[in-house]
Amino acid sequence: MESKLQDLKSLLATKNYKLTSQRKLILQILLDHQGEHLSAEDIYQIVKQEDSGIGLATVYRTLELFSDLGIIQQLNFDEDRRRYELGTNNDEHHHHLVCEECGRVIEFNDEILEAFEDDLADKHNFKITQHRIKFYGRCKECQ
Amino acid sequence: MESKLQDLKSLLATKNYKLTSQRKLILQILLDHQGEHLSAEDIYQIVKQEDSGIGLATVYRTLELFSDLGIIQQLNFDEDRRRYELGTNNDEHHHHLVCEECGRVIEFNDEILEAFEDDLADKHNFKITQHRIKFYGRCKECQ
DNA sequence: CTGAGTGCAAAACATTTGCATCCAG
DNA sequence: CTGGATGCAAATGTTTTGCACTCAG
Repeated sequence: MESKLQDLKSLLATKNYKLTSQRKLILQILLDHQGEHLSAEDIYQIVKQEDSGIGLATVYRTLELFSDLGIIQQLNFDEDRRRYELGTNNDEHHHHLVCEECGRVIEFNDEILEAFEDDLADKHNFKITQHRIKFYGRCKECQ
Repeated sequence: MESKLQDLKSLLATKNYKLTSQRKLILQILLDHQGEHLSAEDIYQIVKQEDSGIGLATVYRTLELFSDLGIIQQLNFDEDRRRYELGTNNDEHHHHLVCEECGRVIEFNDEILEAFEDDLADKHNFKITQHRIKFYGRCKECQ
């Protein structure tokens, strides 16, 4: 997916940011691990194997940057740490089933909530830009 | 609302836990601040005014305990800290609109998602025990 | 060249834990 | 009395920051 890299390059250019090797590498790792929900530490461990001279702080700063640019999203599974995933290119929302037993996270899509969302926005005069839904329970294995 | 205190007392008794003055005080503060979403630090500040000899660690331990007992719920607004609120007595779910600009949190109820939830549970063979929904956007004031 | 980006170590926070002391039942 | 509960300080774990050095544009 060479396009993602080009996207990043352009995005960075518009803000006078630079496309460094570290940023390229972290983007690549995110691409290689789509569907997983990596923490900064996870990424740091992977990154170290390929380029030992990279700092954890840079991982954090890069994830922060990518998040600001909108190419990744921060996830929060009520753990002690943040996780990250590549944003969905389109508007296809996807959300999570979180197993309270083993912590497994299952993804699902929805297209049902639009009406509900519109209604809600009206009622509270609130301009909704995104939503995040999590269902908690027991997964197949843990029941 | 004397009943809440009695509830707590009974709950504690069944597990051989004790009803200490600190636990009473923290329950009272939670009752006095319904609808707000207090952090441990918030509670600690309030608690200190009324009983200067109480430790932050006790606040955390008490909130943890209350959470286990199910009388409060932990909230996570993608901040750096946890917040807490008294659980809804009945099954009435309530969720949040989070303003991305000012951080304001607006509550709303829903009874719409049941069907969606059932369907989802079926499809993924996932036993859902609760759900958490957050919508993000701009509130009335910040638009 | 030059300012943005990086690595490293130190700092900053929220939360947890060890331990001696205290007190509810 | 006695084990659960507390206060304090120290420890932990994640994320952030200061600063001198590096490198992409």
